Amino acid sequence: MKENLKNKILDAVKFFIPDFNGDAVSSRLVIEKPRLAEHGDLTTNIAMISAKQVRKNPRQFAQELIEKFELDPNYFAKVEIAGPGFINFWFTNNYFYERLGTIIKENSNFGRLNVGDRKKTQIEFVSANPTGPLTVGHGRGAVLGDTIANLLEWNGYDVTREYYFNNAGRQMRLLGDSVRLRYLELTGEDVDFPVDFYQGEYIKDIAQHLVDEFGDSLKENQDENIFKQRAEDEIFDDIKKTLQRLKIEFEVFFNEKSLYDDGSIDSVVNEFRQKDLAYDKDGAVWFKASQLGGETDKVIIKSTGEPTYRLPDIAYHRNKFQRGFELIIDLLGADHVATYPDVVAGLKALGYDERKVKVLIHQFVTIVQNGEIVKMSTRKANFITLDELIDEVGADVVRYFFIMRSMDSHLNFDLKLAKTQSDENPVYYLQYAHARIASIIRYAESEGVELSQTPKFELLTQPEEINLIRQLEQFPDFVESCAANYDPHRLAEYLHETAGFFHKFYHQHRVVTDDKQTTSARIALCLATKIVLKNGFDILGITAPEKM
RNA sequence: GGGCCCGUAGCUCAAUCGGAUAGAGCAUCAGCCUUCUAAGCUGAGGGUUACGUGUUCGAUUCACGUCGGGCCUACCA
Repeated sequence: MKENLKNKILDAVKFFIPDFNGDAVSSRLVIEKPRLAEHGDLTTNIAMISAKQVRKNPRQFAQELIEKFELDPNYFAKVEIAGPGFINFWFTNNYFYERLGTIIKENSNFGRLNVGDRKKTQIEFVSANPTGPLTVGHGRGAVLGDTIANLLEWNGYDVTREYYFNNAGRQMRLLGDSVRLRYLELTGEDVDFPVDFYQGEYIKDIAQHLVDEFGDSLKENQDENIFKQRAEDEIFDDIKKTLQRLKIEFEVFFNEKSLYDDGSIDSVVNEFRQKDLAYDKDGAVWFKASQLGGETDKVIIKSTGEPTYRLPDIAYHRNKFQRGFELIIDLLGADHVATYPDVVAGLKALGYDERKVKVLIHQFVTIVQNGEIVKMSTRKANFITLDELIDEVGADVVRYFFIMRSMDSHLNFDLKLAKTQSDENPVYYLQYAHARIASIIRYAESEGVELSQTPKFELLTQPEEINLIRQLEQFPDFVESCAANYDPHRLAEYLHETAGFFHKFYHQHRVVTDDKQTTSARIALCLATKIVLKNGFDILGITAPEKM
């Protein structure tokens, strides 16, 4: 409908400005739902942005434009000029009734779109190394990433969720050593546990498992790998379990090590050398980032012979391109902001279209406990694990909490509030609307209400009814724009509003009455609301309870 | 020093990539259940959108500056 209207508007404008380029002003041309209902169902600023070109005042030009519009009276009830020159449009009820029918007909597919055109898309998120349980901070990335993936799937993208990890390197060695020391401790040795080792209780648990299985027979074992491997296995297992509790599943776990094994790392360095983008200095290999817009050149291989993180990151991203992904999304925490410019520069240097890489940065989660900010570190083990959080408030609340805010904003997570007031969490407001509808439908069935195949929608004329339909009808618009902007929080907000419109309708009007026709129409409206809520919950990854 | 993000009601956050009267939740106060779920609804109070300048029909939004907070700024990942 919006597209249709846009074309009609552009046609009208072209009558006055023949060379008017819709694309050139598309950034300024807005057709949208006004904030206030009294300003209609759709509004456009076309008269204001183009008035200068025709040397007319906006209101007058708006009037002339309106006279050129050829609007279908079946769908448009009224057009009005308002304020400085807005043109406001009102839909007919008939339009809303048609949309209501569409919602019910499309059911669980209502809101699914094809704008992605099956484009091969990869989204990488979480990507925490297996050195400890996932923290609340990881949780934000996990939930955002999965929800964005869901949104893209609803838009018709072919999405692969991927988790990148590194099980080599210093941190992992430290992890293995930490387990070994705890193991020795448990087998009766006198151990001085260094402060910079992993302090968490989970290290002791892993050590205990080794004691249970092997007794003290590993004491003399010189193969330190046993401890590291065991730690990695157990921790990864836990991470996957935690993610599963949030209904997050990755299609691919990508091990950084494979990039060394298959020669990808070397080949990147060689290509850089060939293109004269790498050079040796002080025993290290440097990447000429400064030549590609970076601030300074960066080390890619240390003088010890070990690559820095940049090199495998570049190789990994090249691998993504080689696998044929056309849209590559990286969701990173704010602590990684500095890393991606080098990666992007590297890819560009290798001849890839860096515009296909979309880097999303989410800000940190600050944990507030007893009014104080808790500094978190995996090694110091003073973090709140994601698992503990799920234990406290449940998976639905965790998911909703992490998507209800823009990823640009720093998230303050007040633990006390989350625990003691979880019953007042906004997610219940949404779910309650769904459960309430389910209950009404159960009641209707128990009363023997027969649902008409062709409800008389035209009986829905009350403001609360029309407002609700108007809201429901826009669901696909939100699915599309939230995906286009990688911005799931607005969908959460939309659903919150939708629940509100339903609650208002419910309080004003009885659904099941003696009037069979009206009952049938209102049940249909309830069903449509339930469909939109359910589809929205699916995208957000929260459950749609039939009872609460 | 430089880069990124943020600053909006007592608190936590919105405001559909420049729109019309800046909105929700929590907290406070006052109302609404013998009828389909009161985890709900209705109403009240609460704001110089950190501050200043600029851009224009129009600024919470954009540009520049100041102040304040977070993160980054490794031959750590």
